[in-house]
Amino acid sequence: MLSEQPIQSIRKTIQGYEKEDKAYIAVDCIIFGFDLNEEELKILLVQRDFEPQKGEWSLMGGFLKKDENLDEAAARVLYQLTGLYDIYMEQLGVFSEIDRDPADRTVSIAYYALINIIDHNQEMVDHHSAQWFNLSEIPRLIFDHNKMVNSAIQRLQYKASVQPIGFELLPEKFTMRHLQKLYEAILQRELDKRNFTKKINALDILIKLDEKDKESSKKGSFLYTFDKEKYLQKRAEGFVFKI
Amino acid sequence: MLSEQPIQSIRKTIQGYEKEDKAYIAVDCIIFGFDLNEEELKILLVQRDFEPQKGEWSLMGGFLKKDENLDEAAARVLYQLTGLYDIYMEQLGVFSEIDRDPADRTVSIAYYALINIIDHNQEMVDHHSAQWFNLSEIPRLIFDHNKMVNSAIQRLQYKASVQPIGFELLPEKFTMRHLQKLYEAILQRELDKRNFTKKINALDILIKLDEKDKESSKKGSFLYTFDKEKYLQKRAEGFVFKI
DNA sequence: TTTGATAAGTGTAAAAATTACATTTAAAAT
DNA sequence: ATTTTAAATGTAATTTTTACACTTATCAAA
Repeated sequence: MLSEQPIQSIRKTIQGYEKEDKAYIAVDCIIFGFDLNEEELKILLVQRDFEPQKGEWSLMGGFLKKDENLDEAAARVLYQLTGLYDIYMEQLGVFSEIDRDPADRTVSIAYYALINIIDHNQEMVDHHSAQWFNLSEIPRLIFDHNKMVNSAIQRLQYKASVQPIGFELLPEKFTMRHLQKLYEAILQRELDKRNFTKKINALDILIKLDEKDKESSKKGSFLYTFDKEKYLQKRAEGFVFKI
Repeated sequence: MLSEQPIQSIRKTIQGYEKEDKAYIAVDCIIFGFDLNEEELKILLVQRDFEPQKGEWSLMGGFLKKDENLDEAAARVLYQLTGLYDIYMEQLGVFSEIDRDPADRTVSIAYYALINIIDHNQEMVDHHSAQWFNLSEIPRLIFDHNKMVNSAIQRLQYKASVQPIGFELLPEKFTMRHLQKLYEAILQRELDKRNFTKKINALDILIKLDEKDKESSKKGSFLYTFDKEKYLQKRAEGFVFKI
């Protein structure tokens, strides 16, 4: 059998894959943030300030380097724009149409990130001419970036309903209203307040603090935090998050 | 603003991305088939017959070429092994650890395919020393292929429960039992026969034929086909498949 | 022709989950 | 004291899911 193998099969394994084509590998990030004042879910876009397509909006991106894997590249790209690290990110998928990038054959891997919107470094964001956009007001983006955004929204809707990742978009302490408005923004439908509270309380993964948020009303509303320890414990015992 | 841009940003756009690293891009396929006799879900693996790692099991793979996108590359790789085309395939994700392939920096995109197991070209399969393995008996695979397989099983479990892709694994005509055993194999749990039938009938997307399959019992059991037209019609009207 | 064997086919009741819906309460401002 | 504002809270109806067992059609063997 071995003697029948074409020589390049052996070359492939031992010396590399010289006969194959290479391509550039990019990473593009859909960065989600939740604006607590407007109660709107937003994404952070950068404006190209060089030709061609100067002035057009784009996802923040970068190229995969020799010495990093894709998760690392995505984290690096996010850091470059926001100054944030240790952020929840998830790979969405690969976009590989031949001419998606007119400059050169590049396949791009889309990632989405969930950040607490007030944490980002405003200077770095300004430096990239970046801006937050409501989901309903996303402009036309370069290349196939609108497809990536749509894919990210879909994935977020699914993921947020089966894993407690919504908290990544909120500050450490939040009110029940914040949480509900967040899920309404993600799922793009209104939720019943009493049923929502009931469901969240039944999950039993929040800690109700003694503290109140007095911003929104005279009465004030109690603040909560996500009890990650408890969630992990429960999950280990077979509990599944579901909203 | 333009004048402040570093020169390579302009070069990038106009001439390509010379300063960036390139990599090989591979595609690996998790090929699922459902064995109606054994009532087992299986995947098709190929055996490396060249050094190094000769004799080890692997997913069928190939490299992305200049003139094709990843979906096309995946379809080509599937065709090379099975002789099948126009097959349901879905991208799973990218595997990009730096040293995942010892021969050269290669990122691989995993795809899974669902085929009617009796359709494949046995000669082509034999030619690649390929073999079907039960999900519970997957051997150790090269590189990160075991991770890919696990990821595929998870994705299939999710996808098959929210989209009618199970039929891709069955022949044109199948019995209610076939369908139930298939879902049991995918979901890896037993289902109640009466509840299952009730649920499937409620979906109202199958056509019950006058024909019976007499293989399995004296009485014989009615054959069904998936009514794709009807499903697409219903989906357009807001119906969502759910098992 | 009767009997036995085999898997197919079928319904109902209990439990759980989801939905719809309106009033009272706390606190600040006037 | 009165007004204003959003927070907090429970119940009943509906829908969905689950558990569960006997009859039927057909062939093969006695």
